[in-house]
Amino acid sequence: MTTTPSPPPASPPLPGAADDWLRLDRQICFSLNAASRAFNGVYRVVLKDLGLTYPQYLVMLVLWEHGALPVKKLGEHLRLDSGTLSPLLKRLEAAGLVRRERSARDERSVEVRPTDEGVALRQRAVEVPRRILAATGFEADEVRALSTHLRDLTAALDRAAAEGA
Amino acid sequence: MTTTPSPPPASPPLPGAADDWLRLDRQICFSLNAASRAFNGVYRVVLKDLGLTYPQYLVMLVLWEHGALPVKKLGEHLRLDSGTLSPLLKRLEAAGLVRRERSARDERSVEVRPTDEGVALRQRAVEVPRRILAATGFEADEVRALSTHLRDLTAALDRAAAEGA
DNA sequence: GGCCATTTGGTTGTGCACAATTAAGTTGTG
DNA sequence: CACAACTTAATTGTGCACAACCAAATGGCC
Repeated sequence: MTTTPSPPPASPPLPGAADDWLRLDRQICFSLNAASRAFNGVYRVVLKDLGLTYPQYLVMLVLWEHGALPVKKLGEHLRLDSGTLSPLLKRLEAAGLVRRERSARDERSVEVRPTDEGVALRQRAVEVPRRILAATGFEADEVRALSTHLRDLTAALDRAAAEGA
Repeated sequence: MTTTPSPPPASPPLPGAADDWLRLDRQICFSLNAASRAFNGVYRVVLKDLGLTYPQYLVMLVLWEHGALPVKKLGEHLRLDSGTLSPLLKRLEAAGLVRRERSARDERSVEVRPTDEGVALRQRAVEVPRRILAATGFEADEVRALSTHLRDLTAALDRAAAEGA
């Protein structure tokens, strides 16, 4: 972190450089992890009034933007699989914000549709982004730039994971 | 995604600006969320050989750097509370990587100490940072800069959450 | 001594992430 | 039609995050 750490020599008896690498690694993964959880915490506070959790809010954002969607499409938008979405959607249904119904055309598919109440909730959600942005203390442009960086990072990581390393 | 789905017509007279804000919000929180999970996925692959999960790896990094620590200190380093750490540490203890023992001086405190096996694991962890960095496709400096940005963001968010909004 | 606020971990309950498996429906091919 | 391959959700099991609550130990105070 002070000077450019030299590349780690495979695995010999732990030179000082290894410490630097591990320390750096701790910083990187930790800072991302911590930022994610910190965001989660602020959203938790802001969304409390709406009765939504952070992931539930993400789902509603997609539904507000695209209207009814099958679970599969929803998962593609959010990069979440059915193991995460199924119970989450059931809770949203129990809260009266969405309805889940099997498609008549393809009975494997389940359409998720916001109820009138779910659509109406959007009116109260409009102020959420402003409050979150205010909490970051960043300008909109800064956040947008950071967002772009993170998107690139995610794409690279997904690619690497797909290649098995 | 086949064609561009027309924006949900069932919505009340929201001004276009609100749509933009919600869409932007979706992008920001989504990109951070997705990056965090993508990182998690890559770490999952890389750490599989070591038998560690991502949060367990974070704990071991702190212990390798600082040696034995009480649970409280560990939680401060990682911003995690005992509700998260207790079961995690029990799993690490079951895996033989740490031992938990009540302090003699203050019996409220539990010291977490890496075992010989836990210390030895560090040798095999040395190559992890390089593999992760390679997966990002970023230069070390870029990642460092991003990390700094995220740390600022986290600090601002924590401050905002503490102030109740 | 007795009393009380504080500190420190632990426990419980709710919710999310994801891998692996299962079940049901659809499509293509003979 | 029969049947295999594929698609789509749901289910199950493990692990993490965090709020709320509880129990024990400490230390200061009278």
